[in-house]
Amino acid sequence: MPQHNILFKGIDDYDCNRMFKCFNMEVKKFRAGSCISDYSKQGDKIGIILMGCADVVRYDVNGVRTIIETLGEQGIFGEYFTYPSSGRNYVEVVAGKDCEILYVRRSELLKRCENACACHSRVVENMLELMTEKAVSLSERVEVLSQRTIESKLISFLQITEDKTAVGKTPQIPFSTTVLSDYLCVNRSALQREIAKLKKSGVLTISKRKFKLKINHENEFDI
Amino acid sequence: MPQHNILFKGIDDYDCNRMFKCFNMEVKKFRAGSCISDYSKQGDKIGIILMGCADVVRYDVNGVRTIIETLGEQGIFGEYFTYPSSGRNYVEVVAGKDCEILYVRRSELLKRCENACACHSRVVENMLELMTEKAVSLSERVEVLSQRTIESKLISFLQITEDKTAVGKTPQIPFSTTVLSDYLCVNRSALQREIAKLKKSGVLTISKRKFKLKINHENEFDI
DNA sequence: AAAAATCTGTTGCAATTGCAACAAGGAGGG
DNA sequence: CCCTCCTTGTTGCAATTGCAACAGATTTTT
Repeated sequence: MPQHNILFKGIDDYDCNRMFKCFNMEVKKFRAGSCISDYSKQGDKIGIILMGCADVVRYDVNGVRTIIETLGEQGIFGEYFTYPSSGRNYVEVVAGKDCEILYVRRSELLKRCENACACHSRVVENMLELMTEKAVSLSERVEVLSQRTIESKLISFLQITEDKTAVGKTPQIPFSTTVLSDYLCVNRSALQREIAKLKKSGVLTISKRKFKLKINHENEFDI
Repeated sequence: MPQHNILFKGIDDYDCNRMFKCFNMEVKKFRAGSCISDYSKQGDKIGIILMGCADVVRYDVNGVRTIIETLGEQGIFGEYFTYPSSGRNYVEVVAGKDCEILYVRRSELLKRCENACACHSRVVENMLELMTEKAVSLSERVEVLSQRTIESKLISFLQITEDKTAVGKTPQIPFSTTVLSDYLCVNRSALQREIAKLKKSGVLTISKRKFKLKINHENEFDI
């Protein structure tokens, strides 16, 4: 039932089906690793991840890969957001696991429906929630990338990851080190070197992908 | 009339006044250079810039300044978005020009009004538009910061600036070089060096803050 | 179980970037 | 007009980061 999705939260079956058609939505399935969208002729189409996860990835002319964004369930993407892939680089969205994606045009969502049904405004509310989540996760991205050194990029990322971990659970890096370097936008072996340093100095403990941070609380602002 | 603002677009005066109270909104004015908000006890309060502009700025323990975000009219900010200033750094929003700010709590905007008035859903629509703009501008920010070298950060920033410039007008850097370095998250003199290189190689022409880019179109992907 | 592919971890060397210091060029105020 | 403050522009040197290459570990495929 693709109609039961995050965008239709709080709306009953009848209205869901009606709006699914009214908005010209479509749901598509993708295998892990396949390309959900290359940002060439998408226009104002917005993708919403109903199931699975995906990465927004950029390749530059030298083949350097950058993970611009990671999207989980309820993540949204589209050419409208991501800066258009210029001639100098190529952007695509790649499924991390098997995916189910809901596509809808931005213009459809915003059109003033002649019926002015209550459920339409509920859809807009839901969309606002998704968009807010996107803004928050992009802000986190900026927080990490705005750090000046590999060490602080890494620590910043690990702290955010820690904060998101449910209490009682051990925080876990969601990437391989190789992919992490593409996410932090730094060279892999330089990242490896920094990890080794932090381990040696006792700040960081890692086994597999599970980790623990011991932050030095000297030199802090008073809160 | 603080009631006539971007959040109330498409809503008549009577309803504006009603909702302004109903949502517990407030409008405050600030002088250029003053601090609009330090992210300490803001909770879920959202600020919307009605007039003026502002920067979201972070200072780390060493006093290094980073411009996390620049906000123009219709820009929104709040602790909810920006990653909380940890003990290791201090985040504040500083007015660039004299400002008029509308404050409203997120929880107020999302509450289901017993009156279920049509104008409420229009406010949500307007908020979605503002939030989408924020997501877009954060995406641009990620585009710039995800570049691996100072040169590509700079070029990426200049291209985006060019794209936003109205046809016929000469693109213009909205910062001093010093501030630009805080925005690109790089050392000032290193940035200066890169600018000099680009000038010398003929790629970049600058006089004052007006500039022109001549991009080398070899080695590009086919589009 | 063997082979292939991918990821981890290290290192020497090169390139880039940061830092500090200083000279020179405005902008604004008394 | 002179003084002060701030920004621009430059440079030598130090620190960080990127690159390439390789060995070993781990995972996936056949």
